[in-house]
Amino acid sequence: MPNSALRRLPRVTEPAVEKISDKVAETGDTKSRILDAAEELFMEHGFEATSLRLITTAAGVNLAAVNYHFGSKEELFQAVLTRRLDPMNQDRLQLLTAYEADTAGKSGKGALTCEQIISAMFIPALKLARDHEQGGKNFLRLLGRAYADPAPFIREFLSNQYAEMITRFRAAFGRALPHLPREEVSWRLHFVMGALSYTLAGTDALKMIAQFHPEEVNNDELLLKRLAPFLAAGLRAPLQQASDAHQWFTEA
Amino acid sequence: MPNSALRRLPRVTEPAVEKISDKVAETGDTKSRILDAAEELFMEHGFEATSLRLITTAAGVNLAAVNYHFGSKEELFQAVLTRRLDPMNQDRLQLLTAYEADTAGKSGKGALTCEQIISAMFIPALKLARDHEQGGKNFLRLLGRAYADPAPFIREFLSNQYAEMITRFRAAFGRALPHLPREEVSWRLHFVMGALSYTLAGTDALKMIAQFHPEEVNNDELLLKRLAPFLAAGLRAPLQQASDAHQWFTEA
DNA sequence: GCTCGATTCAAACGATTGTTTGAAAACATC
DNA sequence: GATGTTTTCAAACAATCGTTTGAATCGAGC
Repeated sequence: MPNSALRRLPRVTEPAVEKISDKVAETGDTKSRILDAAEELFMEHGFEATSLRLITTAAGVNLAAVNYHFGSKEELFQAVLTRRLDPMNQDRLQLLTAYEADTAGKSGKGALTCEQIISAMFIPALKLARDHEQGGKNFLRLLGRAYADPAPFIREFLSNQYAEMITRFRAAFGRALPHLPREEVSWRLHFVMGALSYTLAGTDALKMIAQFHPEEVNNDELLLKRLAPFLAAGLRAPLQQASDAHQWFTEA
Repeated sequence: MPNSALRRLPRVTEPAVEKISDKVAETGDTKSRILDAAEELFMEHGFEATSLRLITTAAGVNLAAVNYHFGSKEELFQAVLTRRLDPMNQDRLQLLTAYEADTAGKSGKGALTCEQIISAMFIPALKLARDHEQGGKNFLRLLGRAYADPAPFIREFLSNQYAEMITRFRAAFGRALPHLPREEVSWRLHFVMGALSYTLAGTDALKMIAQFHPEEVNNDELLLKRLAPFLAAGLRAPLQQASDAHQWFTEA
């Protein structure tokens, strides 16, 4: 295990012609190279189907480096997630706080609009989607898939990572939609998070069929700008009364 | 390979006290026992993390039976999906056709409402959710997770399975929302499918936090009845004009 | 120059994976 | 009851997995 603090840079005396793998040469220290390669490969093949040998070869480091720096494959996966997820959720909370302070100062009784709350959720994700330099776009897909992964250690990890954010945003939506029961708000927040992560997961089977313009398929920015109004309208949908329930699924 | 047609029943002369595995004894012929066990275990652990030995032990059959009856692990997975997915999508198309014939006969110019089209998508899923006898509820979760699986053979399979259904429903939504550009309709249909499969996937990390009543967490019927109005409102959301785009994500 | 902790490396570990094999058993047909 | 096909079975296959080991190499501090 590394006591952190100091870490050696990769060997400088590399043979000039050497090509470590087919992938583009990674840069930075060993830990970052592993994280970068793992982020891309986990996104591409999933957790179980990605071997440590594939990751270390792509990163140009020794196989044992993963266990040395991260402890295990599972801990590596968590490190890949937490590197970007933690700052993103911090941004979300910070943005929500800024909005609340802003409207509270102006109109006294501050209740944000659904659009504002959704913006606080989406803008930090957009920042990653626009991050062409780093693997931000890769990460959004990886995150979307991690939600659906059945592995207990992944679900537990995400649950902890999102606990604070969910609580804060549920309260905000509750104030924005005071006519809705608290439980209905929880469900609709759940739908919002679901649609967001699913669409960000990206290369699903359905996109192939759905007749999109080619330049839009992998443009997360346009995607989020289409998704946001859709979800805002869903959040504001009138509450389904028990007496109206027969309107739905009458034949089921 | 089996020439199908006739298949032998499992051995009748079992020792009375024998307990093949910890799981409840499966019933039916070998092929069905494998499908049932695989459906539950794939749902629980995912495709990669589920070994054939785990499946065959739970089903009480020999390890080689999978390769004999299905050819490979991948083909087994496809068989598990197609067993319920094919009838469900057939039901959806049939229901949509029935609705269209009904309204065309009454009002001449027949354009279904969003609620009717969503019902045609949801009712067949509800039928599986209510199928307490068989593994219908398991299957919905398995299906939701299969959408997010990066394995190429899964994505290709689902793409083929859904091609006809997507085409038909996109046309229906297009007639129900004539003011929307065709591409916007495609995206919103994509959002609907995403929210549906994500919420059906079930045991995601977020449910743990979201403060649901315990009796509702695993009730797919209540879930769908809450999701349907949410999505119907989203589908009918006014089109986001380019001049209004600044309203969203101004700070991003 | 030497020591000491941090890091890298090649090699091997034991376990598990999906698949194949060939013989034994159960079946259907005559 | 013999024949031929279908199905089951125990055993082994080669490959790959995550992890561990112990020595080699590096950089910094005295």
